[in-house]
Amino acid sequence: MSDVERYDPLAIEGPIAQRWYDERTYSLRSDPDREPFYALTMFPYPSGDLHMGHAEIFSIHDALVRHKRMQGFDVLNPIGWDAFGLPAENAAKSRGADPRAWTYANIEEQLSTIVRLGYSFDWSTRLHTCDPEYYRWTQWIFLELLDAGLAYRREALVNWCPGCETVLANEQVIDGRCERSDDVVVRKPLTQWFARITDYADELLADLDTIDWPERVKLMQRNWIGRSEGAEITFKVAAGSSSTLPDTADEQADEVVVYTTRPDTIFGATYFVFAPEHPLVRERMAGDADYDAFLDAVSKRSEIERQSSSEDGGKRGVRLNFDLTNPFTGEAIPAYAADYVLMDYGTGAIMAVPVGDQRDFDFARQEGLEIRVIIRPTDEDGNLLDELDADTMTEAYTGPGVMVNSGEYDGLPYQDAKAAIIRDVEGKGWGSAKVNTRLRDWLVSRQRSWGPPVPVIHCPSCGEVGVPAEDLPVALPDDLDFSVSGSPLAMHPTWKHVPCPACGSEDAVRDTDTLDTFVDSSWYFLRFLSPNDDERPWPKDAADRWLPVDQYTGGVEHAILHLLYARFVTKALRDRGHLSADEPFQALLNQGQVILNGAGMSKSRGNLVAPVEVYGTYGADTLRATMLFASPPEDDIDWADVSPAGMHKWLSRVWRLTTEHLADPGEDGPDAEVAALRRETALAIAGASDDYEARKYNTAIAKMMTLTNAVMDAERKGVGGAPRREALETVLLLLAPIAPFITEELWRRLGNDGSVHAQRWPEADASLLVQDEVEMVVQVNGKVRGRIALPVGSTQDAIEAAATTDPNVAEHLEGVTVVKTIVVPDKLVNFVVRPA
RNA sequence: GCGGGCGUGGCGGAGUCGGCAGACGCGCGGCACUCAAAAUGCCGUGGGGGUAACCCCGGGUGGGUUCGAAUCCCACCGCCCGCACCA
Repeated sequence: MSDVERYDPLAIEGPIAQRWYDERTYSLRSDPDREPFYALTMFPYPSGDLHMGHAEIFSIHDALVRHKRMQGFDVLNPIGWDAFGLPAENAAKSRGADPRAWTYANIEEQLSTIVRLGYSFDWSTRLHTCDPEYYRWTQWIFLELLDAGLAYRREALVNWCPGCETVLANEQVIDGRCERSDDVVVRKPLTQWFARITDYADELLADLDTIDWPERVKLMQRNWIGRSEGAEITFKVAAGSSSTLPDTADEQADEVVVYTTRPDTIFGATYFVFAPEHPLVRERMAGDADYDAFLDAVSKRSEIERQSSSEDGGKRGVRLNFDLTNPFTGEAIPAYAADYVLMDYGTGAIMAVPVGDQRDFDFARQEGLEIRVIIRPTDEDGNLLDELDADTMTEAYTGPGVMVNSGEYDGLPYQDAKAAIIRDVEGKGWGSAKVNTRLRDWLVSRQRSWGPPVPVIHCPSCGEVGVPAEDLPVALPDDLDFSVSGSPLAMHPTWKHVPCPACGSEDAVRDTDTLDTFVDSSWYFLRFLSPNDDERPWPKDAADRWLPVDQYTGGVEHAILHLLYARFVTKALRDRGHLSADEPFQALLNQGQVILNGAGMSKSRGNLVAPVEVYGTYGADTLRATMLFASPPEDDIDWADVSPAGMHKWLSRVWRLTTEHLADPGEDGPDAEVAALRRETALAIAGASDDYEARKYNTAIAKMMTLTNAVMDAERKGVGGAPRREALETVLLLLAPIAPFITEELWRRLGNDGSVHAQRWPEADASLLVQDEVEMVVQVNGKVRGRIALPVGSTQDAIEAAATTDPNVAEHLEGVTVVKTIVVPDKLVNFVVRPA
C-alpha cells in the first residue's frame, strides 16, 4: 500500500482549476445539433469573498450542469455579478473607498474562489451590472417601459428608509422594517417612478400554473398578488348631514365609492369608514380639531405601531360630521375615519358590515355601533344552523349562509345574493363588478448613487423627456462625493445640468434618482445571451432559442422580489416584441441554507465557517461532495452535523482503489463474483441516474459508496481485472459532476482519452438488472415470519407451497386456520389466520 | 389570526403508487496491522428478552380504514416558514 501515491487534493486540484479557467474549457459550444439547456444560478452580490451559502448553491448548480453536459445537452451556464447597490456606497461613505474599486476587488476575490472550487461557468459570458455596457441596456429597458406607458412618475405615500436614505418598494418592507438595514420604515408622500406591474397582475397570477416552481413560492406570489373579486358601489352623502361647510361642494364630492368583496352583506352595512387621509374627509373635516389631532397621531405612527395596535384589537377612529346613504336600504349611516382602513387599497373607504367582518365587528363593539344580522348560518351543504344573535355574538360570522333582513334577497344563498346584488348595482347605475389586487405598482427609483441613473431629463417646457437611445448610457460621474448626506448624485455640482433633448432648453435637468438593483437583476438572464453585443441588448433569435431558463437555482429569499419583477419585465418585453417567452424561468430550485448549530451563519453572530477552511484542508471536491451528501438540496445543512473528514475518507478510498488497481489490475476472478460486481455496477448506474434526474445528490452519492463497497467486497473474493476497472470507471463517471477534480485526475491516470467531463453519461446494462430469482417475504397476520427464494414470476400455488415449507412459518401456521392468503407476486405472501 | 410545510436510531438522512423500517454516511464499541499512535481494513451498532433458533416493542401522541400503515383518513401536541387591519 505504501507504494501507491496518496490522495492529495491540494496538489491536484489547483492546476486543473487553473487550466479550466485559462482554456475557457466550459465556454458554450452553441452547437445547433444539441438540445439547448439554459442553467442559471442567481448571480452573486460582490459583498466580499464567497461564503458557504454560495458554495452550496454553486455545488448543486454545477452538479446539475455537468450532468446535463454529459447527457449531451448544449448547456448555457453563465456567470456575472449583481454589482450595483448600497453596500458599495456605504463602504464609500464610511471609509472613503471608491465604490467601483471596492466592487471590483470583491468580484476578483469571489472569482478566484469560484475558479478554485471548479464551478464550470462559461467565463466568456461574464458581466457586471455596474458596467456602463450593461446598465446602458438597463436604462434602455426603462425607456421601453416608459414608452409603453408602463413606467410613470407620481406622488404617493411611499416607504422611506431613514438608514438607507431612500425610498423602498413594498416588497422590500418586511414587518414594517427595511429588508436591508432593518430600520423602521416611515411613510412619506413623495413623487417617484413606478413600473406598472399591476397591469400584469392577472397574467402573473395565471401563469404560475404553467411553471415548475416549488409550491410554496407560487403560493407566496399568489398571496402577494392577492387577487379578489367584488364590486365597487357608490354611496351618497346623506342630505341634511350636519356638515359645517357651506353647501358649495361640487357634486362629485357628495359621492363616495367603496370596494367590497361581500356585496351580499350590504344590508348589514350599519356604518361607513374612511381612511384617515381620504381627500373627501380632509375637505369636509377641515378645521376640525378632533380630526386634525387624529390625523396627526395616525401619520406619526409607524407601520410597526399600527400593527401592534391591531394585536391588542384596538382601532382608532373619529366620528365625521356627515352621514352616507346606504343605496339599498335608503338609511343614513354614520361615517367615521379610522386607521384600520388603508388609503392605498381599494378606494380608501369601506362600507362596514360588523356582522360579517371581524375588523368592522371589533370597531362596532368598541364604538357601540349597531350590529345587524343579515345572514343565517348554514353548513357547507346549505342546511340551516342556529341564528345569529347580535347581542351575544363574540365574533363576526364569515361562513356560508342564506340572506335575512335583506329585502328581496332574503332566502338566497350568499353566493347567489352576491351575484344578484352586483347585477342590480350595475342595473341601477350604482356601481359595477370589480377585481382588485393587493399588488401595488413597483417603485423603481432610489435616492442612491451606485446604480443606473434614471434616463430621463426634466424640461420646464417639455416635461419628462426620455434620454434618446443614442445618448445611452447616462453614465455616473467619476467624482461623486459620497461623504454628503443625501444623494451624492443629486448633490453633484454639474452633472445634472444638460440641455433638453427635445427643445434644447438650457434649463433642463437630469433625473438624479437611480434605478433599484432589482431592475438590474430583472433582465440579466437576457443579457447573458450576448453580453458583449454593443448594438442591442440581445438578439431575439437567441432569446427564442434559450428562453425560458430550463433550470434556475437560488435562495427562497427572492421568492417575491426578484422573481416577480423578472416575470413582469419578461412579459412587458414580450409585449414590446423583444422576445417570445411568457415566463423567464421554467423550473426553480430553492436550496436550503447552511447554518451552524441551528442558527444562520452571519458576521454579526460571529459563527461563520469560511469555505476556505474546508477546501484549504480537504480540497474542493470534499467541500462540494460534503454539501451534496448532507441532505436533499432544498434542506438546510447544519455544518455541525456534517463530516468533511468522512467525505474525504471516502474520496481517498476511491483514489486508493483506483491507483491500486492501476498498480496491479489482477485477474477477473470467479464467474459468480464477477457477475455480482457487474450487477452492482449496473444498479449503481440505474440508481444514481434516477437520483440525478430527481436532483437527489445525497442518495446518488450513497449509491456510488455502495458500489465502492462492492468493489472491496469483490476484491476479497478475488475479483480484479476488467470487471473491477469497469466498476471503478463507473464510480468516476457518476461522481464527475460532484467531485470534478479527483475524477478528472483518476480518469486521466487510467489512461483514458479526453476529460471525464466530456464523456457520455453511462447507461446501465438492462440485462444485468433483471434477476431470475427473488427473495420473497412470508408473513403470518402481517408479521414477517420467514423469507423464501423463488424464481421470478412464480405462480401463486408455487409461492404458497414454498412459503409453508419454511420452518418458522410452518410453526406459526400450526394449530390455526388460514382464512385468506394474500400474494403480491415477487414480493410477499401473507397468511391471514385465526385460532382453529 | 390566516395560509403552507414538517415530526423516522445518538446525529445527517433513506424508504412514502400501503407490502422486509432505518439504505448510505457520521458518531460510538470491539478487533487486526503497529513498539505505540495515526492512517487503513474487518466486525458490531433502534430498545428489550433469550445460550441460540427466535420472540416482544418501536416511526410526535391518540384513534380509524386495511390481510397489512412511517406511508391513507380524523383529532391533538410540537417545530419551521410565509402573510398579516387588503374591506
